[in-house]
Amino acid sequence: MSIESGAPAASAALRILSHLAAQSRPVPAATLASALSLPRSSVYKLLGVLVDAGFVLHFADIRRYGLGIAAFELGSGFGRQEPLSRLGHPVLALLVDRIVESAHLAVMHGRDVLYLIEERAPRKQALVSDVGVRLPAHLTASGIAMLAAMPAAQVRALFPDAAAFTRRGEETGPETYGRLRRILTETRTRGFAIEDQTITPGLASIAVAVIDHAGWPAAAIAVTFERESHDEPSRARLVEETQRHARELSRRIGGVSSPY
Amino acid sequence: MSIESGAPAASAALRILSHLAAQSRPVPAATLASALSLPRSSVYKLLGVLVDAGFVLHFADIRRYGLGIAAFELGSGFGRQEPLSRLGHPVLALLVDRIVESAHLAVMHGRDVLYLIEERAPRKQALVSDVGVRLPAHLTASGIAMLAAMPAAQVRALFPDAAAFTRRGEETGPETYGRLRRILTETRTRGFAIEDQTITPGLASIAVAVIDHAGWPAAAIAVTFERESHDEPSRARLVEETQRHARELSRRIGGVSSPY
DNA sequence: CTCAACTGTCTCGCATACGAGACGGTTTCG
DNA sequence: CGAAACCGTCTCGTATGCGAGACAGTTGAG
Repeated sequence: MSIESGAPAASAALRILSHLAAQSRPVPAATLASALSLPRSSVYKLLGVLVDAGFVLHFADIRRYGLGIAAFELGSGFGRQEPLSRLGHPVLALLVDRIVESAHLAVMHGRDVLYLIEERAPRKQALVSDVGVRLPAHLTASGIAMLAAMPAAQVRALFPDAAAFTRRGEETGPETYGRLRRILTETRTRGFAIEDQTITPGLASIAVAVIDHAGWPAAAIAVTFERESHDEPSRARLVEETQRHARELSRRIGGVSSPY
Repeated sequence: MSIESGAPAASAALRILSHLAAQSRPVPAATLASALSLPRSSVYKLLGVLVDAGFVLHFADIRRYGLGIAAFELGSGFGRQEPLSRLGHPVLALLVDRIVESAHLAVMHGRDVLYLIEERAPRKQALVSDVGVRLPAHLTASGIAMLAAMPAAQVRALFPDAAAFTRRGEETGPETYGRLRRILTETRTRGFAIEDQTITPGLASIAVAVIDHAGWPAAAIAVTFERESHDEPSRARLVEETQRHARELSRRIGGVSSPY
């Protein structure tokens, strides 16, 4: 049946959950069977188990199945345990040790980025990316790095119209979807995102997405530095180290290695 | 093995996930085996499947297991599919039809309530509880109803100190944990929460928690009315209808019936 | 330093779950 | 209106997964 030994029913149930999590609305049982290449009777049996456990709701009136409250509770539990922070701290500490510049870890939160970790290098100034701070994703290197690693449809969904391109004081950033798309294409080509003085004068940031097992940008690691303090070879080293540590964190969360 | 027929490995895997979701930090495998009365070798096998699927992370350095990114994605997927809104809309529509007063559905979001649905009765004034609005839970009937249905430890965790009791303009509400606890005890005794002119002068609300399969307050249904328009028997009917519809929504999300 | 406790892996006999396919009911489409 | 498609349930022969318990390595306590 499935590739790994033992508990194929458990594996199939988890595949059903993951598939449901990726849908925008409940789906028919037959869709699950065909999408996941599972026998129909097995799908019905597993859906029964998932419904009993509260992970799935059966919308009998529309003959579809969607996620239940227990799925929400998994998300809450994830937030409570803060695995990205737990795994991210040592990785960022090592990165900052090596490059002697400040770094932070952020995740997407709607159209914003949310900063989970800031690791400040000795004698470097405090950053706006303090823990708990949210900033519009399209104005930050971390946000651009994660947006660049998402499917185009997801980016479009996040930025459906001009109103989505919020301004923040005098900051410059993309104000149309076309400009954003160009920046994302450049980011993918380059292999990392750049933010140059958009947030704080004199400072620049580079960021790389951290990819999870499903190929999704679970987080981004960014390094911030005074732009006058680094020549081109020095910047290249910052990039290389940031990419390497993003891959390491990706590996630790059970992800795939390359964001772009 | 387990009570329901078929797929006991799937059921056990889901129990492991739910147990992990309820912990505040990663746990050792042996704890899962004893807490869930599962054979040790089965727990290790299932953890292997859960790790492969990204639902669980193995923190080998501390020999513990915690939730992984796929758990977070289930929470996101739940939010996207909005099952509480889908199931809640018809229940609130029916309630408003019967009592001819406005009603809304809210969930907890940290220390706030978040309004998901507002069903306004004909010719009744608009409420502050518009969809998407957040208000401090301790100042609202819906929030009080849900807090009353939580374990005391959870309430304490949400309100650790005086700073947690945010003020909102001239509104009156509990400003100490002792006062909050007394209000919650009264709410449990009474069977519903009352908010009388705290939010809007002349208006009162009653609310009842909607309980999920795990006994947790997944949401609350509240009814808002002009306090001068209802005598005591009329209010009793509002209470009874609100309780009945809260139980119905609880049933539809696969919950248990009684909040207090 | 030693021993007990714990962690994680592995084996294999046996009991149980899987899934092809039938069935009855419901919904949809021409 | 009738037929096709779909949904959800059920059976049962067969293949497979489960789990008790052994084992080796690691960690912690005295």
